[in-house]
Amino acid sequence: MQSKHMAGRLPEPPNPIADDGDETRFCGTCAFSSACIAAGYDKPELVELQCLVEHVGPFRAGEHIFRTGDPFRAIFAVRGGTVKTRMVDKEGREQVLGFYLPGEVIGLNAIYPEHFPCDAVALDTTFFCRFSFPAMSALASRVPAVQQHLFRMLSKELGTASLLAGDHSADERVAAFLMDLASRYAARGFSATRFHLSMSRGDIANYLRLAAETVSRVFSRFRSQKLIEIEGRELQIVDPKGLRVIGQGLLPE
Amino acid sequence: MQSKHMAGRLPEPPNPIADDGDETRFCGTCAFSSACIAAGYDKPELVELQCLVEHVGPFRAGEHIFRTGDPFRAIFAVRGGTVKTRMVDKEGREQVLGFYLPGEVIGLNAIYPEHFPCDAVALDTTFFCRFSFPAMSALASRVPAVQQHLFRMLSKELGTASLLAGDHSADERVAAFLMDLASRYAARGFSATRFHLSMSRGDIANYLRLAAETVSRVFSRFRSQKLIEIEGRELQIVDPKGLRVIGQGLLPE
DNA sequence: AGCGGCAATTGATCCGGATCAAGGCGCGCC
DNA sequence: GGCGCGCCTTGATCCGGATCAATTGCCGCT
Repeated sequence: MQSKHMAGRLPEPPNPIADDGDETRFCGTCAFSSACIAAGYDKPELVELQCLVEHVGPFRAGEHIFRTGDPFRAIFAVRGGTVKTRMVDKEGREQVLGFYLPGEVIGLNAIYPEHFPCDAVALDTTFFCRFSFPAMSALASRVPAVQQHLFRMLSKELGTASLLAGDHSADERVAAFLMDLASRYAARGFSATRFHLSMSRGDIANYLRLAAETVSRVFSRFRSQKLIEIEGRELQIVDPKGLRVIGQGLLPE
Repeated sequence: MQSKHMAGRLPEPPNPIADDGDETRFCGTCAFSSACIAAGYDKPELVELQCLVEHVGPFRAGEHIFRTGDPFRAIFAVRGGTVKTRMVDKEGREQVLGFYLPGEVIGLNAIYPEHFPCDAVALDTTFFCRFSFPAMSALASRVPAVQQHLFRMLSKELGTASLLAGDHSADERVAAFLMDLASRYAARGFSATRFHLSMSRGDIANYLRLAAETVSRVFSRFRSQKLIEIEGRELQIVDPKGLRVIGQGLLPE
């Protein structure tokens, strides 16, 4: 049945990868933007921020940015592409901790243990800004804006961590997941109603603590209810209000 | 059957409330100890840390330390007693986010939103050290040890947040919960094998995303398997190895 | 084109834990 | 003391989602 849709597939969704060639445009979407830019390039202290940033990548889908146990030396801001973080227990079972979009930061949970407590795996072609953490925290001592930024990012991640904790139905989880992705894309200037799911159904299911089959079924049901349009990994949110109602209780307010 | 045990109830477990009258003993167990003490009282910068600390309490069981929406002005280190943090959604359903023992810190997740995103409720009689956050972060700019402490506490909490996320059986959750409590008591110098559960079965169940009946059943099963001894809220861990095996996959390593 | 592997979908069955229900126990209060 | 009210425990039933299983489509490979 789906083969008939080939010609009529959803017309090119915007590519959610920040333009690597346009420095300021990316930086406007980055978690560090207010430290890097808004605070002003002219302030002499911030020259150091430029110095301690290192552009790394590309990583191809499946490649590791860091691995569990690697010594912690830096945090990474996603410049382009999508990353998942995961833990693998000794029985080999994977546990997806989160997905990170352009402008978001990975590695903050390694500060305390001083080693990365999880893997970071590229889901597609990814690029990063690498911030040496010793240099960053030294800078934070001299520039309150940088320190405040770090505190806020850490605290923000504390809030999102408890989002998927509740005991909620599969429908609630999936709806909240989609609306969360939408708002994060919107926050970075991408479309909130049409985007590409870089992660597999299995990854989504694992992240939401569901079976892959359940995620598939919920997607099918949401489609038949005209809440979404989905084909493969191309998603369009048809009824954001409806999804928000379903996902409320998991979503902020 | 239990009434017969009244005379033979577990002999007085140590009271897990830091001695409020013994300043240095408590501080040795506190999350800020290395900033407050180890770094040395003699350093002039640290005099400020003494100044910005304010002792508050007591709060009685059921009283709020802060409420959702309160403006964020300070973080609190538990000096004595136990606290739960929780969110209440608009349908009135409670969601327990965590329990905090003497020496642990609450309020870190309010830095980013600048308002407390949850309630903090005393489970028994509690006392706190209140740290004004503006003063604290100003101090952090000048004293690297304080800054590092804040980073580490935030990062540490990020790690524990993902602990209860996995899809694990009721047995695994309960075993991991007990062993986590045990190690946290041990880290503060209390007995790791015998302590009082300040929270109700309902709170434990809510925190672990189980029904209260399930928690009760698991406790009963663990007792019949000689893993624990429990009577009301007095707990003794009889077979830590066994519990650890059950809870592994949720516990660090 | 033909093959093989992986992701996704869909159907059928099963099970762990939620829910409903019924006491027991402890404690504060009149 | 006697009563009422939470908290806890234990039993019976039910249901959402996991698991098992089969099919299809896509894509890379030769």
